This record gives sequence, structure tokens and C-alpha cells, in this order.
Amino acid sequence: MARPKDPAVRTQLIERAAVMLRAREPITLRSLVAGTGVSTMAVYTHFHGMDGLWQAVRQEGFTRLGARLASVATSDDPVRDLTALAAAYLDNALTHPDLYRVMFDASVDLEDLPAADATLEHLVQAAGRGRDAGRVRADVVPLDLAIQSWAIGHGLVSLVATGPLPREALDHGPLLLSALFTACGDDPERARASVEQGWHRPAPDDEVPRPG
Amino acid sequence: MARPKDPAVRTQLIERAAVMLRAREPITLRSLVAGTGVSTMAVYTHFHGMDGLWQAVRQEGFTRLGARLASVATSDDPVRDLTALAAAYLDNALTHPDLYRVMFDASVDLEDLPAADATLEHLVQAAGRGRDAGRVRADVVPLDLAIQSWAIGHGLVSLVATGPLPREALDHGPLLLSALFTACGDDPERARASVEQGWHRPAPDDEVPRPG
DNA sequence: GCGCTGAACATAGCATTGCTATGCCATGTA
DNA sequence: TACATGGCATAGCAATGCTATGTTCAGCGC
Repeated sequence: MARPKDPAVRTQLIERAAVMLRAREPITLRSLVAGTGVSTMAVYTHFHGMDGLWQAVRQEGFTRLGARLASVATSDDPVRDLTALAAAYLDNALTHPDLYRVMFDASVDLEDLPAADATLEHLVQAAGRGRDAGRVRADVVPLDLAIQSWAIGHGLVSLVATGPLPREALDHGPLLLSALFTACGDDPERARASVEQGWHRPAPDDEVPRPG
Repeated sequence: MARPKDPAVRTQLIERAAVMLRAREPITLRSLVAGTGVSTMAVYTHFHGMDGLWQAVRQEGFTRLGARLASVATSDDPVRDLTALAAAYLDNALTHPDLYRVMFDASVDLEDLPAADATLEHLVQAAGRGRDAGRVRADVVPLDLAIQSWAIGHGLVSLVATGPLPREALDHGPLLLSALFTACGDDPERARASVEQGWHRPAPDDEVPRPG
């Protein structure tokens, strides 16, 4: 009955926005559609304006983060796994700092909550396995432990990626995590060993040439 | 030799920007100077443009945060004090969420680093007293403990103030802090008691009517 | 198979944005 | 008191997000 939207246009614009974000190019309505062959109106048919585009970009950021976390293999050591998830979280944020900032800097509106929850779910699963394995006390709610791990990871990486702390501050991660796991009932030395196994120093930023 | 700048204009503009930020009004060059009696050029003579204004607003945010932290009384229990500083940090961020976002959301440029360091210094002092009092091990570097406390506080409050977590997530603060202090050598029960004394539930947001 | 409907898309123009060029004038110095 | 210098006001610029209007093309009834 009418001409259908081209889904490729939507993904193309999101992808291009992500690329421009990474290249530190300012993302304006006109610069976004320049070179794509579509006009500015496409942004309005697909996203209802620039706000909707940013929301879609945030969604894409959470999707990629979810994929990154899903790629973390689960082992028979849930504490190690939870640490590895936190490390992957940091790594993702440092690899895509601009995308990460868009995800969390702007006020997260209600539309984004499910995406954020899906991210958290990965941590909740690992925390649950930690409880099942007896590594943390039975009265520890997996969601709580997940949130606590998230707060540590987010606090560290946001102070480093877009904040005042130098990159070395990330080295505080293992101590903070093992402190948390110990407080939740794990044996201190065992927690420390698991964290050391799961932790890996985040990779340095990809070098992206600035425009101009 | 020439007409001196009026310092009152500068503080007036910063103050007005903070008020507008709090009222969630969009801060534009023209809306900022509207009603002040000064023209748009004042922003350029005093701040060299809007970027400089935002920088000054960030500076003001750090200044107020520093004043808030300075108002935290020191006691004979450094662990309690460090907790109270963290609680004051959260309280400040929740009382001025928009100012807090401006402080940390935008890339912190080099000009802002001294202000951020001054904030951190309050925590470093308390951490140092904690070490002097033997509450944490002698090999714990005060700066490290301060950064770790900061990461916990910032992670929690930024996920709550401008992020996806509900306000109740702040209740994880005591556990995270006491876990940290315990990991740094304090007696677990003693740490828990000190944290409980220093912690106070942040006050709810001031109700500010939205424009329009 | 054909014309109609209606949504996707292109074009053009709007108000508003941050910024700059220019002129005026107050103020400290000589 | 005359001058020079920099703060401040005015006006206008390019660029921004958005909307009004026109054009085109996919899908349905006959």
C-alpha cells in the first residue's frame, strides 16, 4: 500500500554515526548523510530526528557491549569469570571510548533501560554461578553482586576513559574486585587467585587519525 | 591603561549558568546573557566562548564539591571520615546532578585536572590518616586508597544520577567501602562499624520545576 | 495490466546556534 | 585634559536541527 522503509538505510546511518564518533568527527544532521546518497529526511523517517539517532547509537553501543561480554568464555571458576567480564567491560569501554560516553553521558532514557539490563544480565549470571558454586555466601543476591561489580568497573573506566585519572588507575581493578568477592564470602586468597586469572590488562586505544 | 573587566560579570554568568543547568533550561549563548544586562560579547571577553564558559562551570562544580568535602568534620576515626567523605561526594552529585554531569561527562581537559586533583586530595588526606592510625596496612599508598574510594563512589553515583540504576543502588556503598577497607588491612568488623558511622543515606533531589 | 493511494525520500527554507567583525566608550596614564 | 587601550554593544555570518512542500515509487483493488 505504500513504499516500505529500507532497513539498510537505518543500519547504514547507525554504522556511519559510530564510525564518525570513533573518528572524533562532529556528527551533524548534514555531515551524517553526506556521502550516503540519502537525504536529511531519512534521519527523520528512520529515527524521528537526531535525538532518535543518538538513542539508536546508544542501543548499538549496548548491543556491541553485550556481544563483547557474551564472547567471554565461562569456566568452572565463576569468580574468575566475573572478573573476566569486568575486564571485558573495561576493554570495551577503552576500545570505544566515544561510544561508551554516548551510552552513559547522556541521560539514559527509559528506552535504553532494557539494553542496559541485558548488559547487567551477563554479570548476574556469573554471580549466580558463583553462589551456586559456594564461592559467595548463600545470602548474597546475584543482582546485588552484579551491580557492585558494575559500579567498580564503571567507576574505574569512566574516570579513566573520559575523566581525570591516568590509565594506570585501571590497575586498581583487581584489588577492588577481590575485595568485593572476599566481602561476599569467598576465601581471600582464593578470590585473589581467581581475579588474577580472570583479569587482563585492557588493550591500549586503537590509534584513530583525527580529521583535518 | 584600559577599562578593566568587571569580575562581577564573570561570576554572574557562571552563577546564572549553574541556575539554568539546575532548572534544566538549555544554556545557549543568547539565553545565558538574556536578562543579565550584558551582551553576548561578555561571554567572549570573560570566557573566550562557550567552551570556556563550560570549563568555568566545571571549575565551579569542583569548587563546590571541594567546599562540600571540606565541610566534613574529621574525627578520630579515619575510616569513618573517609566513608563520610564518600557519602558527601554522593550527596553532592545527587543534589547537583546536572552540574555533576557537566563535570565528568565532557572530556576533562587539562585545565580541569588541578580542580579534580584538589577534590581527590581530601580523600588522600583521610587515607593518610587511616594509615597513620594503623587502620590500613603501612604498604597501602594513600593516593591509591583515595582513588579506589573515588572509583567506588563515582561508579555508584554516576550509574544512579545519570544512568540506568535506581536510587536504591546507592545502598551498596557501605558494603563496597567496608570491603575495600578490609582488603587494605582494617579489621572487618571494625571497618563495618566505622563505615556505618560515616555513611549517611544521600538526601533526595531537590524538586526543581522544569521550564515550560 | 492499470491507475490510485500513501509512505519514503528529496528539496528548500525557517528559526536558532556559536562566533566574529566593527564601532563606541569608559578608564587609567601621561 | 588628551590619548590610547581594552571592555562591551550591535549586526551579521555560516552552520545547525527541524519542518513544509513537492516528487517518486511500492503495493492493492478492479
